[in-house]
This record gives sequence, structure tokens and C-alpha cells, in this order.
Amino acid sequence: MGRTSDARERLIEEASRLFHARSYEGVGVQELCEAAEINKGSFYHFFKSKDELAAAVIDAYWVAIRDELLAATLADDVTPLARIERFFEELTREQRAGRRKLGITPGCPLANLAGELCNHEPKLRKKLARVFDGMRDALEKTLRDAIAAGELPRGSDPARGAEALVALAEGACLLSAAHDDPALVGRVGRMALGLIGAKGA
Amino acid sequence: MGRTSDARERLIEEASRLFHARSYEGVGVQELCEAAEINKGSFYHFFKSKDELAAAVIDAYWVAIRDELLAATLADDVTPLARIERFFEELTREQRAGRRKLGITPGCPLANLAGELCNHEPKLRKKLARVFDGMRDALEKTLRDAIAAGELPRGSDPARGAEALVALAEGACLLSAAHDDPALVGRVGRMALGLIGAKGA
DNA sequence: CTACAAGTAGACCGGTCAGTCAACCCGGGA
DNA sequence: TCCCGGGTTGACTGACCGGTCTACTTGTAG
Repeated sequence: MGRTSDARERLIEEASRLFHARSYEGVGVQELCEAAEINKGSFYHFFKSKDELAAAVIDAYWVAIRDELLAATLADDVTPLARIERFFEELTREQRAGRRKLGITPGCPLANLAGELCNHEPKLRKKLARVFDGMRDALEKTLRDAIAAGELPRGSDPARGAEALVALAEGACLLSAAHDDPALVGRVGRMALGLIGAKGA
Repeated sequence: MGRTSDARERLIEEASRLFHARSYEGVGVQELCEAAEINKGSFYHFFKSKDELAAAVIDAYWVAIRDELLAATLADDVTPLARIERFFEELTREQRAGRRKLGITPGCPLANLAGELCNHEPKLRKKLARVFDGMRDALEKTLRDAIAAGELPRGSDPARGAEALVALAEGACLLSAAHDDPALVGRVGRMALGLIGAKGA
């Protein structure tokens, strides 16, 4: 058990970065190894294929989204609908930060991978779907809170609302990347409350 | 001027299919040539690079979207908001048809390409952005009609509404591909009127 | 008939692709 | 002392990458 088992971690980290900056097919195993400062043989010691690394990368994306985006913005220190607004504001901030760092609006790593892999590897497609489900579930819970708090009409369907919010968020990230305009996410996000049937605006 | 100048057309057609079925980086020039039944030398007679073919493919996508999706669904034979509903219904129908033909929910060819190319080739990114602009403009006009017809409040902002509708549509297509569930587009689409501030649900 | 240009054809370039392999290093248990 | 096994190393495989090149065919205009 060599102490430097962080080689695997480094590989996932660099792959997350490179897959997002370019694409899954656009980055080779050799390049991944160079970025993580390991040798090609070691790559296949930790992952039996490039696909399997992609699966680990998707897991890492999910952990980051859950712990850094959902947990932070949907925390119950403000009213439920304010959490939804905070969710989109945070997305906007991330797009802006990415743009400052990379020189280009990055979009959502999940969405970018999903577009490339969905018609490709069914196993990875399902993995991506489960991450989108995780986002939907967190938003659905928030919408239930909003109904309980009287911020949304009793008749609202929180599952459908949450599904639509995920679609809106992912679509907004994609468009903001295409236009290289982080503010687009903010503009779209400010209309999100209408989508789920809130009365104010 | 060889009579078979449809070689170029065939190349664009097959590339549209293959780029959507897999991805831009995932399809090689050799394979494109075999699908279009031409030789590699001919490829570089018509296009000076693979990128340039991608540009032509994006143009073809736009023509198809404009003539087959936007023109048909946003025609003024029904009230403006009914056109929006028809737009999402047609998207759903296309996802379902794609699934029947390919065995998998295809998503939107534009969105899939956009995720892959946006952080990649700025020229293609801008081209994709212009297509999204075209969709937004068509929807914006429809929203203006809706305001004029009293179907939307006077204070609505048709430009922002249209932008959000494009985001919702693209996001819905992406999610439906990830879940292999064409009906998702329909469910999300039925909430689109709320997004733009229509009173009835 | 000649001449030119559009288009066809496919061998070829250096480089990279994902993935394999046998040899090695080295810490810890027996 | 020996060995075991997780981890490392990098050369290697055969296929494929995007792109170039020269030679050839063909239709047409002069």
C-alpha cells in the first residue's frame, strides 16, 4: 500500500478539469497522465479503462455539486423561495468565476459531458441521470418546504417543478457558455420563480 | 464541375447524423468519408478542415430548426401562447421519433455540439450562439404577439422571456436524453407558460 | 483536338489513440 | 532472510488521427 495513493485522486482531479475544459473524447490518456504526473502504466493500475475514469469523474462532480452548490444554497436559513433564488445566483457566480479563471464561460461540467456521452455509453448516461436526479430531489424538497410555508400554492407539483428547475438551470448554463455571457444565467434565474408558479413576478 | 456535387451535401448530411449520434471529436474524417461514400482526398477538396465541416453542419442544423421547427410551430394560425405550447409538443415528438429510430433519446444536436465545442473553438462557439439567438428571436416575436393579444401582461419582457424559453427547451432536451425519457420534454414544456408569466397555470 | 479546372482516388505523413506488458521497486509480515 | 503484493515504470502494439500530396478521370469551353 504505497503511501502515494493520492495518484488516483490527482488523476480524478485533473480529469475533472480537463474533461470540462475540453471534452471527454478530446483529452487523451497520455495527457491525463502527464497532468497528474504519473505514468501510463499506473493509469491502468487504478482504472481499467478511460470510461471507468469518467465514471469516477462524474462521482466527483456529484460530490462537489451536492456539498458546494446544493448544501450551501438550499440551506434552510432563509425562506424556501429565497433558497431557489440563491441557487441561481450561485450558479451565476460560478460561471463568472470560471470565466475569470479560464478566459471563457465554462458552462456546467455535467451538461457538457452529458451532451457528449448520452448517446454513447449507456452506463455513463445512467450515472449522469442519477446526478441530475440528485439535483432534482434537493430542489423538490425545497419546493415542498415552499408549499408548506405558503410561498407556493397548495396545488403545485414539487416533483415537476424541480425537474423543470434543473432543466432551466442546465439550459441556462449551456446558453451562457455558448454566448460567453455569465450574466445570462442570472437573467434566466430571475424568472425561475415564475416557472414554479410563485405569484410575485 | 462534376455533376455529383451532391458529394458535399452527402458529407454534411452524414456528418449531421454522426456528430449527433456520437460527438464531434468522436467521429473521424475517415469514417465521415466512408459514410458519405467519398474518398478522403475529396473531403479536403470541399472542406479545408474538419472544423469547417462542423461549421457547415451547424448551418444545416439552423436551417432545419428554422424551417421545420420554428416556422411550423410558431405560425400564426393559433393564438401566441398556443404556439409556444405547440413548440414544446413538437420538441417532445422529435425526441420520441428519434428514440424510435435510434433506440435512444437523442437530445438536441445543437446542445450536444455546444457542450463539446464551446470551450474549444471560439469561431464555432459564436456560430452556435447565433443559432440560439435565432431561436430566441423567433420566440421573442411570438411573445410580443402574446402581449399584443393580451395573453401576457403588458409589463412582460419578451426578450428575457424568450431567452428563458430557449434555456428551458435546451435543458429539457438534455435531461430527456440523459434519462432516455422523451416525455420529460413534454412535462417541462407544460410549465413553460408559467415561466413567461402567463396567468393560467 | 487541346487545355483547363472540377472532382476523384488513395497512398502517405508524423503524430496520437486506448490499451498491454514484463520488469522493477520497496515496505512489511513471516 | 525471503517473499508477497501494491504500486511504478515506460517501451510497445496496432489502429486511427487530421491533413497533404500527386496522379488520374472527366466534363466542358475554346
